[in-house]
Amino acid sequence: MKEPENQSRYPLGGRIWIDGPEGTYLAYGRVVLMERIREHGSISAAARSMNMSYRHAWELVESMNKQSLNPVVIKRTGGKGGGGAVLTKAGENAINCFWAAYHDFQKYLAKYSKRLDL
Amino acid sequence: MKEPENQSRYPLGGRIWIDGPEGTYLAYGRVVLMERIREHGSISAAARSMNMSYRHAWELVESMNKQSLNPVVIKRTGGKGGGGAVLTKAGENAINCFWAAYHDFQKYLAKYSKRLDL
DNA sequence: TACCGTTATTCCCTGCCGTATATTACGCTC
DNA sequence: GAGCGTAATATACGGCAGGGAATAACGGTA
Repeated sequence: MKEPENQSRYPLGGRIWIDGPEGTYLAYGRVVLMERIREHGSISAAARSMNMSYRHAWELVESMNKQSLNPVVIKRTGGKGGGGAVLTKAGENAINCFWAAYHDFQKYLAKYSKRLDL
Repeated sequence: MKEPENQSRYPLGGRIWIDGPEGTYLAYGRVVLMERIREHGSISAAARSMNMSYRHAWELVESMNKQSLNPVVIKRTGGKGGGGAVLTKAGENAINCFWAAYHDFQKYLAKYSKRLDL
């Protein structure tokens, strides 16, 4: 049995995202951010955990909430512990939806890389 | 017959490229640049035609040539008309190869957009 | 009421990417 | 040899996205 000629010396690379009414709605970093918010319970802790500035993280959450019918993250300001943020059902769904597309896409890339004839 | 629920209010977006030994080898702009070089016969004219700085265009050509077994563009310096650049067979092949992947990917995006359940 | 840590918001600063500009090298034609 | 327009290369400039710092608002808790 012969080895395949093209062992992806020129692999196909790529990235995907989900567009919304005002530009990017979901993308890799945004989804990871939501997971971290779910894990840590606040935007600031989530941002710290992934070496992202709080400002940037806040803007991403704002952008996602604005573009989805139901907010993906509920923000509480003040109160016990100063406040926090929790992921909603809509957020969970968005995460699952994006990862599904993401993994499918990764398989697509790997598959097509083998078909590339350069 | 019912209309499909999801008319891509949240379409899947994305971009692809082909990696080489030193990073990006082929991508949308690079391939268009090669086509313009084939059309105009010089890097500078090609760059002008697509509002790209000559420097940037030159670097892209250099990067592609360095990463491919056979150069995709032959550069002539001096001589009639001051010189010029011509696309090689390898360049033609690279163009065809990328567009094939590109168009397949566009279909993939359109198809998956309909499957997205948000 | 004072405290606390978060959200919310503004301002400044820096690094990076690509552009613009300028200069030199090149080699064919006249 | 002079002229031409390109390739080749270095330097300086500008815009802008993202980061950092600073500050105010918030609302439970002790």
